[in-house]
Amino acid sequence: MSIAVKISLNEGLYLKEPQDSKLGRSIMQTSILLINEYGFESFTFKKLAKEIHSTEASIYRYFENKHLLLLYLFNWYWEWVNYLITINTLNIEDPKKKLNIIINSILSASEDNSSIDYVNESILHKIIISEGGKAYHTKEVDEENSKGFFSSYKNLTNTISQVISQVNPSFKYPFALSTNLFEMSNNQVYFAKHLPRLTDVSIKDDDACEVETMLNYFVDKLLS
Amino acid sequence: MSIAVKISLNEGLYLKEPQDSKLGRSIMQTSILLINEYGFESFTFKKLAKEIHSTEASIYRYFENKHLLLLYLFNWYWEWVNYLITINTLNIEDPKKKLNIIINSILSASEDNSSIDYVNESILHKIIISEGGKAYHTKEVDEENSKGFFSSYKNLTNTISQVISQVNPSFKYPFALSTNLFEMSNNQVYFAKHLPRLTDVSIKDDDACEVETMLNYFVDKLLS
DNA sequence: TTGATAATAATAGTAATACTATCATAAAAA
DNA sequence: TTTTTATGATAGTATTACTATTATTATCAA
Repeated sequence: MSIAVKISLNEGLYLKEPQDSKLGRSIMQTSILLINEYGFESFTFKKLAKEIHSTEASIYRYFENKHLLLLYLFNWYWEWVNYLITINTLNIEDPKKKLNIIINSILSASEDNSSIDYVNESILHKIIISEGGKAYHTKEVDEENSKGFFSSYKNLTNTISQVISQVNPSFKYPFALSTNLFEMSNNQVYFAKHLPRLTDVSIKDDDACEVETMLNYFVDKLLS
Repeated sequence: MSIAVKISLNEGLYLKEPQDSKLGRSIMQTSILLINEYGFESFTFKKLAKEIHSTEASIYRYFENKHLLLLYLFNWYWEWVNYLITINTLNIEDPKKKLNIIINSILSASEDNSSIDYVNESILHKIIISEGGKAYHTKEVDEENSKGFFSSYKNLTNTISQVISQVNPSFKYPFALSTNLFEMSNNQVYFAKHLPRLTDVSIKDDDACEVETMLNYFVDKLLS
């Protein structure tokens, strides 16, 4: 017996639900590996097709283009982190404690202990970090936003901002702090790895504990 | 009589100094307009060549590819903000006051009162905001970093972090706060414009005063 | 078991992109 | 005036981002 977790995403993101077929899951699984390997710009449906022994045309039946595939993966990640936060903060009363757990979840969404075998959460997290804001830094952002393509990010932000408001109900910027926690976390990890002069923290063996300490310090100060 | 300001950038960024020729300045000026108009992904050297009544080949004599052109513009912007900060904080003693000025300079680098007529700083600032971290979120970041292609960003970060340390010498994260101020500033302006549910601030008529108030509040709290 | 339907593969083709190469010409510097 | 340098004009290539067509399987219902 097992309990299956399936993450449902906005239907406009795909032409055909990839999670419901072998080929679709294979597209998800392998695109994560290839985007991580080549970087998003050099990743192509042709390379992906070759790797999974399928064809470009078949992949295009699932995703309109590679940007929407990336957006799908980002949404999947945002939902996943939201889910992680939810289960990790179950039965925790103290909102400060909750916020610590949230920060930890954001940083170590890497640990892939999940039952979803076609998504390597650890590598997906690396993509989120290294591809930065490419999900929404496009000319089509307003159009895509109106279709609800960022609702998972908004949900995640919402979850975090609620806890922030529990910690300090008079704090004026719960949403800005939520998004900043998330973006800053990814950014500082990226800087520590690639542009260390831009930060004060360092990362050894993929362990982001210094970033975690820093983020906890920031929220403590800001919400006191 | 006039005092000319010329911003010198890392020589590896270009094949031929664009600021030294009419065509080069025209490439800078018009690429800023076109990247803003089309977005970086849809911007091409072909479109640029057509617009300036030149040829692709001629543009390639100045920049190896469009990514390096973007990186050149980012570096130009980083230097420009650093310069703005320097002149705006001249003769200011109080480090807290200095930090307020820095935040204002980061946000309103838009005001193009400069003597450099081939760069529309206001539109360049829009590009920095809307193209997010595309300057450094690439597969080549380490290689480019080793060539010094991000030194202007490091200088800017350095300038800001020194003032942060003046405000509070025991603050542990002056660099992280510097980069975060800069990135958060751009990000929150972008969110306010395109994904307003992700922030608490709003922008009316390109006036980012709410973002400014927020950033000042953040640094005050963090450095107290 | 058949026959219909849907999913995928195989193959080909197109317009645009991101370049590179060559040669001619104009402008500037020696 | 010669020589160098900058730019323009033109052409060409490999790759990308698709679309279209037809063939082949796999699935599922009668």
